[in-house]
Amino acid sequence: MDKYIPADIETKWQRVWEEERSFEVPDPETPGGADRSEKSYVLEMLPYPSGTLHMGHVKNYTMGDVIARFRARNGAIIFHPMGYDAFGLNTENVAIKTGIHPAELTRINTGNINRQLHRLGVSIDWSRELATCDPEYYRWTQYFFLKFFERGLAYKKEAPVNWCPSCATVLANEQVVQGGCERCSTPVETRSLAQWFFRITDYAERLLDDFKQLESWPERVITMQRNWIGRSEGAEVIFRVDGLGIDVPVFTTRPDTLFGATFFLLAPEHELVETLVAGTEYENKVRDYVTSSRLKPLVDRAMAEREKTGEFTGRYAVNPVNGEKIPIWVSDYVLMEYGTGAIMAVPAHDQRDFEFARKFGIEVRVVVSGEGVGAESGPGLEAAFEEEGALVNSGRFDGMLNRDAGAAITEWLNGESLGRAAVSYRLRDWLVSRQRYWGAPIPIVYCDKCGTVPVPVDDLPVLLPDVEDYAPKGKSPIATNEEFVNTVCPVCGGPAKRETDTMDTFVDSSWYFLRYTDPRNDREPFDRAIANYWMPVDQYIGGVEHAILHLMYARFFTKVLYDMDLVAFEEPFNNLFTQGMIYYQGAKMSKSKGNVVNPDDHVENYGADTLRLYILFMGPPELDVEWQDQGIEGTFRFLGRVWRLINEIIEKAPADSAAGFEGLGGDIIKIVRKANQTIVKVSGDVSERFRFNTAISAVMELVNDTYLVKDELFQSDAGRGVLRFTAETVVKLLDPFAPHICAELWERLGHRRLWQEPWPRADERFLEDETYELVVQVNGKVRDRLQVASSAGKEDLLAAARASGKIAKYTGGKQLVKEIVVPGRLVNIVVK
RNA sequence: GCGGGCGUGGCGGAAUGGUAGACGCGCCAGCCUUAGGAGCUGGUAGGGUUCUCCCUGUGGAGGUUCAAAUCCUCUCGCCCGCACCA
Repeated sequence: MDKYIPADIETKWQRVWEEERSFEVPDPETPGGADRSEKSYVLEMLPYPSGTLHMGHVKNYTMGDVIARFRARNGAIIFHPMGYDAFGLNTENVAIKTGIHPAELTRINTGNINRQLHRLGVSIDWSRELATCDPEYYRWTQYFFLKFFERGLAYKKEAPVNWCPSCATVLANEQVVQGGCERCSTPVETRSLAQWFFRITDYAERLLDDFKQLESWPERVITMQRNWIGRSEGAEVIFRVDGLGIDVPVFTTRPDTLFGATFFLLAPEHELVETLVAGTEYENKVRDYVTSSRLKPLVDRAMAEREKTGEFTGRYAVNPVNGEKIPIWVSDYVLMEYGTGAIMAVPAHDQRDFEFARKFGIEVRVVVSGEGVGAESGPGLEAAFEEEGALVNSGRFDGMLNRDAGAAITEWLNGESLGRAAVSYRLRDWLVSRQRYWGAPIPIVYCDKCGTVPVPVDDLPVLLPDVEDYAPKGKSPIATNEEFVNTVCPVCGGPAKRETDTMDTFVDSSWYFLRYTDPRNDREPFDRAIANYWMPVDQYIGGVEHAILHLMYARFFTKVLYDMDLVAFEEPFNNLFTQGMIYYQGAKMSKSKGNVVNPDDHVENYGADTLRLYILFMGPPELDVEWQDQGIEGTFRFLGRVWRLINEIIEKAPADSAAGFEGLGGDIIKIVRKANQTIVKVSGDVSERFRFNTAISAVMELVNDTYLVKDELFQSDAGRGVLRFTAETVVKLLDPFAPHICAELWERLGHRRLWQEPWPRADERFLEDETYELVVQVNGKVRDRLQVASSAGKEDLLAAARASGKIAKYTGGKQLVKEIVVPGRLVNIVVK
């Protein structure tokens, strides 16, 4: 028998799959009318080509591959494409460091990843491969930007953003790590800059509503998105500035506490601040305060524990419910981005307002009374009372329960045109412009005469120009390329300048799953009918770190495309599976910690099959697991065991051995049953629960059992027939996990293409054992175990239990209370 | 602070109301071998023991049930997300 040499087998079959284009899937001839019931779009999040694949990727792509191969063998038409999220800061930073052009780096890295995925034997339709940095791809990313612009969903506005003074560039929120720049750790500042945004807030309600369309998204991910969107119900209440006659709306979730408002706050960025103080004695102090808070990093301002600061404006606001005049202050704990940038402050019932009032000596007035807190408790209060209670100091609403009073007060305000019920979201519009090089240029032109003009669709793509120096300087590096910047206005033909910002890479990855369906289309981003045929994705798999950003942006994009009638569905991913991370030596693998386990090394040492099998065997795929160097040895040994077992069977049990297992007994039939039971177990574990670890251990059991009886079974023709059957079952069941060794063994078993073979079905006749071990308990404690016939009824089981001498020992002389019989499991005799 | 998750042998884990610890790692023993870091077989929660049983045991305490790792209440520890969002 030859030795198991993974390298030889794996290259052999990878070549076959490539030459025969085994996993390519053509579009249906008439996609509009095609039957979609058998199609299955299996998708793993596309990799960012920052170098080579790490273990997390291997887990991701192996899981996807197991699902794809399993479904394919169960009759599905599998759509399983791959691409690269190839634009991005990471590559650009490496480029700056190494002097290698980002395009060249990307070419090298995508090449590596392509090679690694081939070496892992992942069943991908390579004919649909794409890279988001390819002009043929980003042309359509730009196209969508224009479509968004057309619909008013892309707009430019001045906004406070995170600024890294050392890198001289803006950073996305997610690129700010603990108040510092992710690249150089320099504390970030806040700057106000004109930026492009996508109006995702318009879709907040639908993003929330459509969770109900999602079939099996992890609760955790939905909760995270729900929190991120942060929907709050409340009221908008209009306060009038005394003496100036200006109306200022505020948003509050506590209209029930309106009578307790004792001051009024504006965010430092609020446009009204200047109007209120201009020409007054408060002017300078307030301006200084505004300036200093603008300099504070956004992250710092968001610290809940910070001491409250503020400045009085000298003006008063009129509380619409009681006509009371309350002082208007400016404070940086009020955020311009949320609600209206102005709030009514109710110190008795809001901890933040309470701290502010105490610091500046402002009245604390109780309007909701409860345990230990009454109408007169305000001055002595030690903390805000945020519990439920009855209204006091609230005029005609006194005595009402506060949870009813909110609606009543809102209704009253509505009648007086002083307010209305309102909903507010924590979600902000999506900042998509970046002053960096390696991204898709925003297809906009600025003309002195015509203003902001979109590039005509026919002129796309706006190619990313080559520049000498793409180090960040505060402006996009392409701004220095005169040839690029200077252009003509598409409307008037006069001189104009191009937008030089590029798009956030999350834009690129918000629609790639659609492009896969029609990746070479050069007339439109994709054909509507073809996309509608393959989409939505039936199973999406990726890391939980994308729970909010990528997954929410992709959902948003899909909804916009639906509104444009470009697709017929509103959610892109019907089912989502988030995999756990792989730790090593108690920590996340990272280059800086030096605890990286390189997949290539393990493919080299043990082969791809062993690596795939081990990664899935480690534990439930959704949980974080710890990589164990010795663990992988175990799976390698197992595959060696399989190899030797099957080859021995091929040798000693010829293909023409007896078939049909009727009338067999003893160990022989036990193995037949075990094989059939394993078919059921593996099928269920893989299809219903993605429990690959238990599926693999079931196959291990079958292999172990077979080892124990094989020498006996080789002696008879019937036994040899059973071993053949067992060998084929093992190979078929193991195939999705370890496809190379199984393809090889299948061929050696005298067949051809295992991946085209139907998934095995269990034979009902050989599923149930003839006898089983019945547990007999007395008062819930196991006292005996009896072999009983599977066919035995409740009475038989009870009789057998009573007849046991061991049981009699515990029941003797006691009074029988109850007897519980669970056929197939146990008998429990309760005595007193 | 709010929200979510997790806690089972030396280790990864299995069991989702019915035999706790499947399967694998590690370890121990036997066989085979010139040798083995190969292969095959057996053992391996803790304690007791008359060697066949007995007791204890799923972070801790209580409860429901004939029966709880599993359901409920409280509590401790760890991890993740959000966090001045009015």
